[in-house]
Amino acid sequence: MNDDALPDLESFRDRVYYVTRCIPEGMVATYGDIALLAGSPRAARAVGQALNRLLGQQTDIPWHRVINAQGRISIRDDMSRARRQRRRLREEGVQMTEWSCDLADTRWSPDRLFWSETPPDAM
DNA sequence: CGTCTGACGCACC
DNA sequence: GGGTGCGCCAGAC
Repeated sequence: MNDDALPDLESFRDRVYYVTRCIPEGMVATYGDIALLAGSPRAARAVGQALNRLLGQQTDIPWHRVINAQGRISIRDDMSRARRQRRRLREEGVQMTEWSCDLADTRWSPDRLFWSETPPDAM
């Protein structure tokens, strides 16, 4: 922990939600980014699981701003969800092709490291 | 406890 | 560019 202002959230899931809420409008982060910032650098899949729980729920968590490391929307078999995510990103001004955006343009760079233990050295 | 499941990531080919 | 395989780990059971 490197920031005394951070709330003491027990579960990884709650830290994922906290970090995700910090992604500014019009920007995106990868599952790996969120995992790192939430304190488990290699738990990208668990990030997906956490965000998946938000489906069908009324939430202020901008889950649509989290995409995969290729800059693509992760779709399984739920096309309507994928389109919803894409629509929300476009509404925020993210330049999307069919299913991807340019991470170089829109990837969020946090100004603090949250629960990250291994800070990205070149940032 | 053990085992399984993924909105993942990366190293390969 | 695409496709496969494998490691990963939190949470559910």
